[in-house]
Amino acid sequence: MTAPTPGRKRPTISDVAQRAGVTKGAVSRALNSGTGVSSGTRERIRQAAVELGWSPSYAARALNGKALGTIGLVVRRSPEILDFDAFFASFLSGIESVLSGEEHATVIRFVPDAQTEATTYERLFEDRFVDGFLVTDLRVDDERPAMLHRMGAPAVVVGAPEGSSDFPTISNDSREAIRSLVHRFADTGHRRVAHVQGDPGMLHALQRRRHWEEALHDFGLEPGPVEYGGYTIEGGAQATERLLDRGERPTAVFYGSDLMAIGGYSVLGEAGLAIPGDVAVAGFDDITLASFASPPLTTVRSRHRELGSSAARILLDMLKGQEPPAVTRMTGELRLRSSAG
Amino acid sequence: MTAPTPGRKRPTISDVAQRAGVTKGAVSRALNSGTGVSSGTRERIRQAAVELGWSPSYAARALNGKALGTIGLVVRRSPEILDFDAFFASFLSGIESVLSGEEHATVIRFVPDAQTEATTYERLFEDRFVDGFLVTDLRVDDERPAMLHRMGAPAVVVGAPEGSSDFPTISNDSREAIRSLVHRFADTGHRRVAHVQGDPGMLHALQRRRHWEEALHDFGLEPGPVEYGGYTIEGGAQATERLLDRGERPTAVFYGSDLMAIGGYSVLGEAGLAIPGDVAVAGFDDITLASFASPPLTTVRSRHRELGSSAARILLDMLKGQEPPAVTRMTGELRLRSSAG
DNA sequence: GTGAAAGCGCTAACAA
DNA sequence: TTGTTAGCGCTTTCAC
Repeated sequence: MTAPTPGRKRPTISDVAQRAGVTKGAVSRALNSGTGVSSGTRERIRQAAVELGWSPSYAARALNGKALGTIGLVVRRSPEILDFDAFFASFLSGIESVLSGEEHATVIRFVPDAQTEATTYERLFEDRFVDGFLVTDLRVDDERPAMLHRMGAPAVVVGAPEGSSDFPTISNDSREAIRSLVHRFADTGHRRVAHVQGDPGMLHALQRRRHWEEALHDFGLEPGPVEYGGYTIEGGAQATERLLDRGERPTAVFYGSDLMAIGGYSVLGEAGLAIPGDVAVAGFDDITLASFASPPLTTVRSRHRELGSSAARILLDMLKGQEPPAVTRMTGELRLRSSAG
Repeated sequence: MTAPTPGRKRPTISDVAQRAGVTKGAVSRALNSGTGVSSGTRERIRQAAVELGWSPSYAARALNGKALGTIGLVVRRSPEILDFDAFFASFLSGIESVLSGEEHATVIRFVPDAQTEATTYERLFEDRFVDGFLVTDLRVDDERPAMLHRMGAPAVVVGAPEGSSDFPTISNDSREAIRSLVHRFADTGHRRVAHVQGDPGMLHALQRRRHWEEALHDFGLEPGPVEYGGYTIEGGAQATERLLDRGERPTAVFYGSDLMAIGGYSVLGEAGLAIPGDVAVAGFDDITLASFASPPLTTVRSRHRELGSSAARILLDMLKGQEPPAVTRMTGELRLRSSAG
């Protein structure tokens, strides 16, 4: 490694001021509010800034309590989910698609526990390292909305029940789609419909389960057995094994994610059970794999990317001072494929 | 929305100093280098800092040219790839798995063009918004390594040819795996092996093609036709159509990514061609879908997550002042499945 | 409309 | 070992 060149220092506001023949204060005013300077000097200052290739210092701005153009995403989960789970990569993709056009950056931090999570939000915001947050992956009794509200941090909450916090919410509502699915099950003679839930502490997992229960109830059916599958392929496989070990075998299973359903496929196959002949199967997410699986997997399509882009869009608007919509509703959609005729 | 509480201001170094009965300077020394203060006062200062719940201001630190504990990832691609491409989400997952244990955050920025890319790297670093970069997705004649070196920015380059820059490099070497694949093709009687390349401007795409060419040469075969598929399912499908429209049909196709191979599957199927009977197919990446496709897809497994974690690990070590290994070699691995007997 | 000056929270050189 | 001081680059109040 050869030694790097030290690099000429980049121009500061003082350089611009000097070149334009004014003081720092004038430059700051001209380039920010635009008021308090005559249009002539303002133009001269702008010109000087361009010639010098000046751009403001994030750090100095932050020290004065200004926004930096960054939004924070704090995730209390294993970083592996970026790789395995359908949600995060797509969600992030949606966020970035909005930010990339806006000169904004995303600050991402994966944290191991609730304590670190709380202090991370605090430091990130109180120091103006980020201007606001996108809050997702809500847990039961999640304290983040209240905490962020206390801090005065702008935020958009994704996937929370409507009206549950003081922040704008993007709701990911799959009630109808799940109802259609269960309707289908009921119509085709299923009486024992099981559910594999993702994670007992996660709100989205709970919501899917609730919708499944409600729909069964509406069609006069008892809820079948429930197992937890942790949203992974292996978890889905194990949950399916437990399901088969129980007394009466279910004739249909609604998995809380496609990945878990795929895990279920292999266990059902090994047990010599045909899909959908012996057991009908449905998933949630509609990942690419779903339509390629054999048999193609019936699932509830959820618009992860749109969730991300809407959330980002709304947060950005809030930061610009616009009044955000209290609720933005996103609805899931049933994709009937041969795994659940 | 009720008005948020303004929130008590958080403690500064002066508060700590006052409480410990010393000056700001002493606090700074005690909490950073640890030298220049007696162990007694140091302890008293630490104590005061804890009691006050003090934590340093990122902004003030950055203004003094200190490291913040952030690493930058600037990506000149459509944010959609996070959703569709196999690489990025996994790579990011690897990075986060290292950073989450180290109190570091990732700053991500997707940029549309080379110009924005360059200024983004500059501003991010010169303002000490990030301490260093992970450089990936190298293009032919990529100027980023030289530029970052000029700026004096610490960086780790992923997927560049060894010795091509002054930075530590993680090489993702699939030469042997691709050679084994071509060997297999040659052994099973294939004489006309086509290639669907991802993107002509990307170094990794070029490398895969080179390895394919070299291997064919070594086994006494001429390189078959090459089409570009842009690393997407649709692109792979279209490239396959063009391949079939040409004169002599290839008996085997090596796709530069699994996604493109899956796109090829559908076109071959529609053309009434059996896999591998009429056309043998192989991909690259080993995404989850590969083993679930029908027939299961032969592919070259590439360790995306490990690429990310190694790169992050090395960059963090550099930031701590350790001398990094010049090259870390990661090798691909052939996964033979029935699409290419 | 413009300049001067104070200060954001911190680091580091210099004195004492 | 400690305190004092001068900035880092910018915003913002206050005179003029």
